[in-house]
Amino acid sequence: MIEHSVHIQCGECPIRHRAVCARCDTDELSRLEQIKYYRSFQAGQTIIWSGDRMEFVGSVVSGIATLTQTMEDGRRQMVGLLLPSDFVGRPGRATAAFDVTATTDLVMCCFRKKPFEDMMSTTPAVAQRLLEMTLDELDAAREWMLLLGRKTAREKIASLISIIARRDAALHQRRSSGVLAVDLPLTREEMADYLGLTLETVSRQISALKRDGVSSLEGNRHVTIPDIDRRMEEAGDDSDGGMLV
Amino acid sequence: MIEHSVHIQCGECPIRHRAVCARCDTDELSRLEQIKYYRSFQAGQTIIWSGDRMEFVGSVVSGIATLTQTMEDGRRQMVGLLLPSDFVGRPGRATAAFDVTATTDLVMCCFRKKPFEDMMSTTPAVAQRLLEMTLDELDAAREWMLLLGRKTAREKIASLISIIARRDAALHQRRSSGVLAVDLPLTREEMADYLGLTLETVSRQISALKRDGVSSLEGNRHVTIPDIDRRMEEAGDDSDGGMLV
DNA sequence: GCGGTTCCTTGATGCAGATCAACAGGAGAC
DNA sequence: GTCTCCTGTTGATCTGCATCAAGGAACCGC
Repeated sequence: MIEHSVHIQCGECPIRHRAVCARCDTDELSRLEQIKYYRSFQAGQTIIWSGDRMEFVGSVVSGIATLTQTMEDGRRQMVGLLLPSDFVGRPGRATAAFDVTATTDLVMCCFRKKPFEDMMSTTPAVAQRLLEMTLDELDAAREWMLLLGRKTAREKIASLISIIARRDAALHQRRSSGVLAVDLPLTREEMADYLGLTLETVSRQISALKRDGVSSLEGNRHVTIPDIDRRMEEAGDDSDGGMLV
Repeated sequence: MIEHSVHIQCGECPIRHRAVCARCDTDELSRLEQIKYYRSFQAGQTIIWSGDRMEFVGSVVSGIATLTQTMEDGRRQMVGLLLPSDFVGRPGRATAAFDVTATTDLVMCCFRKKPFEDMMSTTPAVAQRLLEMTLDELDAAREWMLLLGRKTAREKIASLISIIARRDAALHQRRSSGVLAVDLPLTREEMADYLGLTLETVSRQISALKRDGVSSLEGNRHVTIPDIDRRMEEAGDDSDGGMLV
């Protein structure tokens, strides 16, 4: 039961207004409708291996995927966290540069590479939106570089919670109000791969934040932060936390 | 003497075939020719401050610039190294997200933002090339994230030398042949900002590579590596060093 | 010549986070 | 019920890099 079929009308699609199709009019959308297909993946399943030939590109519809690099000796670094509406794959390149893995059950809206590239060259709306999304990702990657290069373990954890909360809020269009609640969609090990730490250090720092009263934990994954502004300082984040809606 | 005028015909431009104009035909090129202007910057001069209103975008014609982030307490991380043909600025965004600084004397080919955006929407060749360049930069940023998150100080230095050598070779269209010679265009402190280290550690690791016979130094900046394959291992780089020409 | 500045190197010491190791809680199989 | 697997926590110890500190080399203006 590795894959099963679903089909959503584009008009009803939850990521209609955030994905690569966001700028399409109804006419363009129906052209995409004709070439799209859905694929489902189980939690833990690898979607694409680094070096593989890429036959398709697509958008995450629901669930979470990660982009990771692995060195020969096994050291791993996450280099992308793909939430619903994020784009997977790279037009104009034949092979994948990174591993793509589903960390939860996942549904993707896929296009075979060639038809999508044709679509891109004839439909400015798609190419424009993809450029915009890629520039956003590049900005995010650069923020992430500051985190990896210069932040302390505690700041890294605080930043991660902040990033997930922000993306979550953007996705669900809801505003935060003083108190913040986040479900961490990653294991301690995945967080460690994200942050350039070991899983032990992640665990210790989460415990430390709880002990210091900055956050509280229900179960292992659900975090609530009583005082957001305080946590923004912990993150060493000068941005005002403005939700990029 | 902060700025002085130069003007190069696009047809004679050294970055004609690598910059954002690479895909333009002669007709499109003459349209760009009409809206472009040159600006020169001195070594050390800041081109754009993070948060500033961006009035222009452009390409580095000659010299080197860096993109950096600074935290309130002064910790700095370089997040971009801009060599000739690299693009500065972001269409569709009003303010700069990072500091841009000239580390050598620099010449840029600039366009006011609005005319360039108009050009983008009417000239697919420009938008396409910019997408391609942005995707390349994103890939580079992700490699850099592996470096920052997981590599040792020694591996970081070796990777940096490798990256500069590769970009240099791509720029000058020459192939390496067993022995490699690189001029590091950065101070120890800039390298430290690039690599997420302190300048002392950079200095020590460069000395260590020399002591171990992996590389030799003439002056402070010129490095030669007798055995390239050996150094590729030091970098922990599984890529075969293929020059992306 | 001399003093100042910038860039770099090297040494001594300290500490944040890695590593090694043990164990606890929960879920599923049977 | 027990056994096993998976995820997470916590403790003890080690180490790579940061920090603090001093001094050398090259270059400038005068």
